[in-house]
Amino acid sequence: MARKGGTRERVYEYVRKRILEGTPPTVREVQRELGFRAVQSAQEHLDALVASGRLEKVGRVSRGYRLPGSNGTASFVPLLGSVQAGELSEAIENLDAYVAVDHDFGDRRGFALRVRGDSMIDAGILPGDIVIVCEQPDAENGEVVVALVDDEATVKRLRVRNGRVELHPENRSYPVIVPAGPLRILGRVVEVRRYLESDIRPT
Amino acid sequence: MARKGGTRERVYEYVRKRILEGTPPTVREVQRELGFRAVQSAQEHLDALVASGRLEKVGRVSRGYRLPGSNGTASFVPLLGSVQAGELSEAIENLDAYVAVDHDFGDRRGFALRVRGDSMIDAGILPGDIVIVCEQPDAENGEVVVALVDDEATVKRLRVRNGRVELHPENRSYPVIVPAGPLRILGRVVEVRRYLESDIRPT
DNA sequence: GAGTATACCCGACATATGTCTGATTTAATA
DNA sequence: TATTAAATCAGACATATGTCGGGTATACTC
Repeated sequence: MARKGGTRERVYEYVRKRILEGTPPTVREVQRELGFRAVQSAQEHLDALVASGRLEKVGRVSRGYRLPGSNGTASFVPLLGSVQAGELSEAIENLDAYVAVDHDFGDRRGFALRVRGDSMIDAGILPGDIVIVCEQPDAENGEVVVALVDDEATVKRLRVRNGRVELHPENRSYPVIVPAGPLRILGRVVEVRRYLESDIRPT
Repeated sequence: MARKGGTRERVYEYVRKRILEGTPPTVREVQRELGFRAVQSAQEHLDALVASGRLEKVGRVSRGYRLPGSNGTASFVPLLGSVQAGELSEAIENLDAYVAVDHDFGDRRGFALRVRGDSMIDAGILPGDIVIVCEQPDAENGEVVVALVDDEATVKRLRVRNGRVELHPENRSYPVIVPAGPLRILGRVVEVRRYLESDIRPT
């Protein structure tokens, strides 16, 4: 294999590795890692990486280097085992299970929900799967949503037919749900996850 | 003892929030956030939280507070669009798409792979899904693996029958693969993901 | 009341850390 | 050769930061 790139590249690799590990390095840690005898050498490489857009930094604070873009800035959303009626914010309180997501929800909040039942199995959503949900009060036709049906959160595909909102399961064994009154939508499913090993599954 | 809404709890909430955002706070940042007039007040709360096991800290370094356990320490694994023959490590080089995972792979490395084809559709793995893989050279009977078949990476369920290794698709339209020679296993699938929106999908 | 524990405060020290000014080396170029 | 730009080094400064010793007030226990 060809020899690894120059010093600039090694600085970038090290900083990225540290950021990914959760602790961005200080300037002097970069200096020591790369074997520089002057702080300034590390500083200039970092400045150059920031100038070229490969790194970002926040003000004059320690360990202030980040990876640009939405990537690299992982956030966590609370995992709800099940959502009964009532306020969603109450269900989110006092949770200590979180799952990492690598995109943000803009102004809205996000949460995760464990799927019960096999009503969406034809859409590749199996019992026990975890859906990442963007909290919002309405949704478009065809989107997979989390809605409150009989005081319990359920995952279904939303269809608008003849001006009426319907919740379609993706399993021929289940009937289409036509809400009598107004439908309470908790959010829109943006991601589906399945953990195949018990020891890495969130509690 | 610790009453709900107490100062101790507010300190914990703030520190956790900051850690999840990627930048653990300094002692003085905690002080300012909570309105303490003395650094020591924040320090003592932090010490207490560490003593009770709700926080962890690394040495005398700045921003050294962590959330205990594997949870909270998100890492990133490289996303491979496809894996052809040859060394996996080469395919991992020069990737700038990463996905966040909230568990670690121990001594092993992890990577992500975009699934092609619908051969695992009955296992709820659809075309375009992303599998998180723990890199390892072998696997147990019944595990979903990534293996090299005809110089291309493929996702199948591994079965051992009569002492012979077989790769089983989960789709009746596809035949069982019985490797002629030794089977090259790239890793074991530990997680399946599906992004339902194009704008949050990793490149 | 004496003792004790908790929570908060004050002031301080040694080191860590971001940043700056200027010099030296190195390599490519006119 | 002289010039120029990049990379590295040297030394320093102001502030940030972890840590420490000791103080005050309140509540509770004996």
